[in-house]
Amino acid sequence: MTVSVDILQQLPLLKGLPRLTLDELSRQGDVRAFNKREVVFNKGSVPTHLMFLYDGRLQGIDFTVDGKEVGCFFAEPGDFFGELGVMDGKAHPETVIALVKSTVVALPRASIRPLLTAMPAMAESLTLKLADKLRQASTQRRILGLANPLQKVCAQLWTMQVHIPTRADSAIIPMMPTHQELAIMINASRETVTRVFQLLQSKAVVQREGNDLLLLNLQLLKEISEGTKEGL
Amino acid sequence: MTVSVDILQQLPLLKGLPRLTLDELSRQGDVRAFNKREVVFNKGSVPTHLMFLYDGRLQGIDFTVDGKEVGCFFAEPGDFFGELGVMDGKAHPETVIALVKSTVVALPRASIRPLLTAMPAMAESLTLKLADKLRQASTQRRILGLANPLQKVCAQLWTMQVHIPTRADSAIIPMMPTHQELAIMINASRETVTRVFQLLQSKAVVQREGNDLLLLNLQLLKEISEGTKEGL
DNA sequence: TCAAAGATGTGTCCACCGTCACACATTGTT
DNA sequence: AACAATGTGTGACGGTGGACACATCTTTGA
Repeated sequence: MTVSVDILQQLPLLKGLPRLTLDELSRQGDVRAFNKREVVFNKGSVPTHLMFLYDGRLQGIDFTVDGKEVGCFFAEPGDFFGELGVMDGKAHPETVIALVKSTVVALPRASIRPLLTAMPAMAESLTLKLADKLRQASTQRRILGLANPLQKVCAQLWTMQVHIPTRADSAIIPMMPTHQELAIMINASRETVTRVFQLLQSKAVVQREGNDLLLLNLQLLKEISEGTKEGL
Repeated sequence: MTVSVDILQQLPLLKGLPRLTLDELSRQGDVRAFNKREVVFNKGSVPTHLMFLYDGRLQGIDFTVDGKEVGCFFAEPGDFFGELGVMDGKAHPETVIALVKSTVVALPRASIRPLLTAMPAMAESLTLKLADKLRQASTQRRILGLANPLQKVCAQLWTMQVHIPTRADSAIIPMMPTHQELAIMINASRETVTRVFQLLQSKAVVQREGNDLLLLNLQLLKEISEGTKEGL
């Protein structure tokens, strides 16, 4: 039932907070460890803490009323999450699970909530984060509106790419999600995603490399996602 | 090139601002009139002002790369919009058009942006608004994941209902969008939506009433959207 | 080291929804 | 009143992707 101030100082959101405040938060917060696949919090639960991912990797998942999974985001170390509920006091809109063994810092809502709007720097970070999430949601919505799964997959891969300095026309997607997870994101079936990947690999657009996916032909990938290049 | 302070004071976001600040904003802001179907700002344009809808009704529209419309939100009098671009300085993610003759108040980004995080009350309003939009996006994402158009339509109607005090089991959707618009929201074709409506009307679940739509059987509506009641 | 669990590959089938085409209804405009 | 413009209703048809069923291939854990 305590977080070291050292750890708190590493969290981008808390940068610039006075030492006294950090000490206070340090006393009230706690560190929690989660094993792979363990649930951090459930959709619908009432938020009591603002959470920060210190180490590991998390995924947000939503469910339709009939139990089908839809839509998900990923959290990387340094990210905070659960901020929606902390802000408006309503239930969490999604379930968050640990993809790998992870460490999470939790600060009680009562302590952190007032700071989020009172401290301009934090308000700044928070709104930028929310704005970013909204843009992502907008992008995702656009992908879901695409006509065929080939386009959807390519558009999705496009959003997940990480640029590689060495080569201009290629990129990488680290920690590539499974076909099933990808299928959930773009609202398609797992088999369809597998078939699309077979096609993309045969055309040397993508290539698997352990846990990563290499995007060998960004140009083509983009063209496909935009509906140009209709012939495969 | 001026807004009356009276008008500014009616905007919820600006409640509580000191008179001097309002005077300042009053001088820098302007009022703009838009005719039905006129574009307020285009997707991709660089945001220069935070906008407030004073009178009328607006709609936000997004487009896929191949020109198909997707996803939209509505703005009612008092709402502000264009806040995403104002916050992060990036291009507007969607086009906003006037559904009817509308009046908009515009305050220059340079003037309002610093206040948004510096004034706790405004930061509060802003983050709550963003949080609300994120929840809506989440709901919409869930609807898009539903299996068949019947469920999608019912789920969408469910989110748009306005409760009527007189009767418990019914509700109303004022200013009901056209089939085409509804189809865009749930990513279906206009004809499919029309067919679904035929079905819902024949089962006395909904009923048209001028520009409004009456939801006669909320219970059934919800059951259908949840995938219970598979047999029609 | 060897199961067991999980992820991926592939074929077959067919319900469903998008597309097209056109009729009809409802507005608003001159 | 006549007309466009816009919205709604309905049939026919064909492609496509989801569902199911299995066969690998890979990773995990005891």
